[in-house]
Amino acid sequence: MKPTPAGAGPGRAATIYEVARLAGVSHQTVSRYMADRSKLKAATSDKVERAMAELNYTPNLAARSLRTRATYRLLALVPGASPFFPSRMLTGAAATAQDAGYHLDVVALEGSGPERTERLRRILDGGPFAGALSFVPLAGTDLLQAQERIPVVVAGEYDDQMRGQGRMSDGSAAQAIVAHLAALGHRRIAHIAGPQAWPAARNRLSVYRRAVQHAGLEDGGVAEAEWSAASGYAAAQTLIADRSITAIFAANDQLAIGAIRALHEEGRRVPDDVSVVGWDDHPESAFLVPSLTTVHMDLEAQGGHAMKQLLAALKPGGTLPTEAGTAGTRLVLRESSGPAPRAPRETRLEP
Amino acid sequence: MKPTPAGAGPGRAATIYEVARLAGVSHQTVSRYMADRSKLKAATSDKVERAMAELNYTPNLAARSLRTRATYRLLALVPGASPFFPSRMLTGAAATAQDAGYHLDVVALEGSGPERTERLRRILDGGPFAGALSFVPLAGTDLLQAQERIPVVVAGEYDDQMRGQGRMSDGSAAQAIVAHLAALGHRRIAHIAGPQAWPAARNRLSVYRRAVQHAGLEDGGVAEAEWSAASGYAAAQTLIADRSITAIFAANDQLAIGAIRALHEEGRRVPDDVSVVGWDDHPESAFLVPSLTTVHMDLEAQGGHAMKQLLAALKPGGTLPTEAGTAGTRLVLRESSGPAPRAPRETRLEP
DNA sequence: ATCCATTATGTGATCGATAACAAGGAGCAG
DNA sequence: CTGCTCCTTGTTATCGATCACATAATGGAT
Repeated sequence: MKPTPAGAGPGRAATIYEVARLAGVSHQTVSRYMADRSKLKAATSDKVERAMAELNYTPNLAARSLRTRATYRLLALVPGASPFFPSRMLTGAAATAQDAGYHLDVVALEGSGPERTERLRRILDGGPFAGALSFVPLAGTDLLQAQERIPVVVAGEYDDQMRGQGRMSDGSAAQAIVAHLAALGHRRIAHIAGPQAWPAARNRLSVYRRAVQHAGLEDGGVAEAEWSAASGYAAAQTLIADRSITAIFAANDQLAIGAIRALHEEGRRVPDDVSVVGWDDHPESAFLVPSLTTVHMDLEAQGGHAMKQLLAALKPGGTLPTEAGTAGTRLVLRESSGPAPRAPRETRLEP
Repeated sequence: MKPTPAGAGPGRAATIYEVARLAGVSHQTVSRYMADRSKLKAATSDKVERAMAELNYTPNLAARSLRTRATYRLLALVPGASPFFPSRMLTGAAATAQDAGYHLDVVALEGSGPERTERLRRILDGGPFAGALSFVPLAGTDLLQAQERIPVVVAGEYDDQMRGQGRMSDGSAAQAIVAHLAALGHRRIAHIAGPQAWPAARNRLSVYRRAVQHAGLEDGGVAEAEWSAASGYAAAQTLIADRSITAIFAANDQLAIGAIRALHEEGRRVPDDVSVVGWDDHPESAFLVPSLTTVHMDLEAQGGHAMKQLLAALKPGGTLPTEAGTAGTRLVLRESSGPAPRAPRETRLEP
C-alpha cells in the first residue's frame, strides 16, 4: 500500500536507526532487542517490535558481519564428477542451514589430488566461511588444511565411526540384506563396493564382510568400483566369471543396474540365475525390469542431519549430536532377488 | 602494537590499510587498484601488487558490500519435490557464478501455490540477493513478485522463446527423434509429456506435435505426467490401451523407464512390439535392459549457460546472450527403439 | 618559464551493525 | 533518607571497504 513506509526510502531497507527513531529509543536498544529481547523492559521491547514491523525491518547482514567478524555462510562441497550425487541430501542440508540463519554456498569439488587441493584452498581463501559440509570424501591433507581454518563435517564420517552399531546405522540394513539372501538359499555371494574413500562405501563393505561370516556364507569376492553403472558393469563382469556365485550385493542402485546389465549380456537371468540387490532406493528402482531389491534411505534427512552436526560444531561449546543419522533405512524387497537356483550346494559348507 | 606480525595476523585477514602501509601509498590507492588498476601509474600499481601478494590480501566482502550496497549472493531455486533434479546443472551454474565472484545459495522450493509463494517471499526478504536463478518453473505472481526486486532467470525459459529454432535448441533433437521413429516404420506414436509448467516440457511437447505432423505420422495421444518413473508408468498404461501405437516418446528418461515397465507388465516387448525413447541420457540409461534410446544433454553446460544469462542481466546494460544454451544435444540410439512390428499399416495414411 | 587542463594520489566521511563504556533509575538494606 | 547494587538504556568508537572532494604531480601549449 505504501511505497515508502514512514521513514524508510523506497527501495532502501530500514536501518536500526530508523527503527530506533520510530520507537523512540536508541539504536543500541534495537540492537539489543535482536540479540536478546529478554534483557529489555517489556514496554521497550513492544515499542521496538512494533516499529520493526511497521518498517518491515530486516538486519543488514553485511554490516553485522563486518562488525562481528562472524559470517553466516557455509560451504557445501559436492562431487563434481559423480553426476548422480543425490541432490536431496543437499536440499535437506540447505533447508536446515537456512532455518538456522545460515546461507549455504555450493561448490563442486572435482579433479584429483593436487589440483583439487589447490581449488579447495582458493575457495577457502575466497571468502570467510563459518564452516563446511562436505559430501565428498576429503583426503587427509585437504581435510587438515581446511580444518585448521574452520569446522568441517564430512557427511558419513561420523556414521563411519559408529560402524554397524545398532539399528540406527547403515550397518543393520546391510546385515538384513545378507540375511535375506541367506534365507533365500544363497550360499556364495559377492559384493560390488563403492570407492573406499567414501565412508558409506567402507561402511557397507565392512558390514558385508561381517554379515557374510556371521551368516556362515562364502564370500565370493569383492570388487571395488566407482559409484556409476558403468563401473558396476565392469566389476560384475569380473565377479560373475565365478559361476558358483548366486547373488550380488551392490553398494548402490547404479552399481546394481550395471551388474544386471552384465548378467544379461552373459545370458544369465535375474533373479532366476543370480539375485542382485542395490542400495539407496532411487525412485526409478521400483520400475526397472526387474525391479530392484534395495535399501531405502531418507537422503533428505541425512543431509539435514549432517548439517545439524556442522551447526553444532559451530557453536562455542560445540559437541556433536550423539545419534547417528541413518535412521529410516529399510530393506525393500522386489523382483531382483529370489531363491537361489536349484539345490544350492549345501554340502560345501566347510572352508 | 598488535599481536599480529608484519600487519597480517595468523587468523586475521589483511586490510587495505595494511596493504597501503606496506606499499607506501594511501588506502584509497589500494582500493583503486582493485577497481581499475589501469588508472594507476605502473610503479604504484606494482608496489600495491607486491604488497597484496606479500600479505596474501583478500578483500572483505562484507565491508565492500556494506558500502556499495551491492551484494554478491545469488539464489538458486531447485525443486524440492523432484528428487532427480539434475545436480550437474546446479554445479555447472555454481561454477560459473564463482568464477564471476558471486556466491550461490541453494534453496529448495517445494510445496504448492500460496505456501510456496510465502516461502519465496521469506527467502527474498531474508537477505539481499543480487539475483536468482530458478530451476523450478515460477508461477506468474511469484515471478512478478520476485522480479520487482531482483533479476530472475528461469532456466529454460529463454530457450522456450526460441522454441525449435535451429540446431542449437532442444527442438531439433525432438525432431530427430520423431524422424528416427518414422524411418523405423512407425506410423502412430504417442508422447508422455512432462509437467507443462516446465519450459522444457512445453518445448518438447510442442516440437513433438510439429514433428509428427511434418513427418506425416499419426499422433496417438499425449499424456501429461510428472517427471517421475511412477508418473510415466501411469501415463503409459493409459496410452498403450491403444494397441495401434508402436512407439512412445517420453519427455525424460525416468518417464521412459516407467513406460517400459508398464509395457512389460502388459506382456509387450520393447522394442519388438513397442519402441520407447527417452530424453536426458542419464548415465545409467546405457545399462538398462533394454538400454535406452535417448537424447544426450550437457546438463552442466546448460546450468552454466543459465547462470551466464543471469550474470548478464545483473550488469547495468544487461542484455541476454543471444545464443540458446542447448547446444550439444544429440540423439543416442540404443536398444529400446527398433523397427515397427510386422508390416506397419501403411495403408492408413489418410486421416 | 608559466599556466592550465589532466591525471594521479591523499584525506576525511560514510555504509549499518555491534562493542565498550557511561549514565540514569529502580529496589533495598541500614 | 542515604548509599549501594543491579538492571536498563544511551553515547561514542569501530569493523573494512568505497565515495566525494581536495590536493599534488604531470604534460603540453603558449
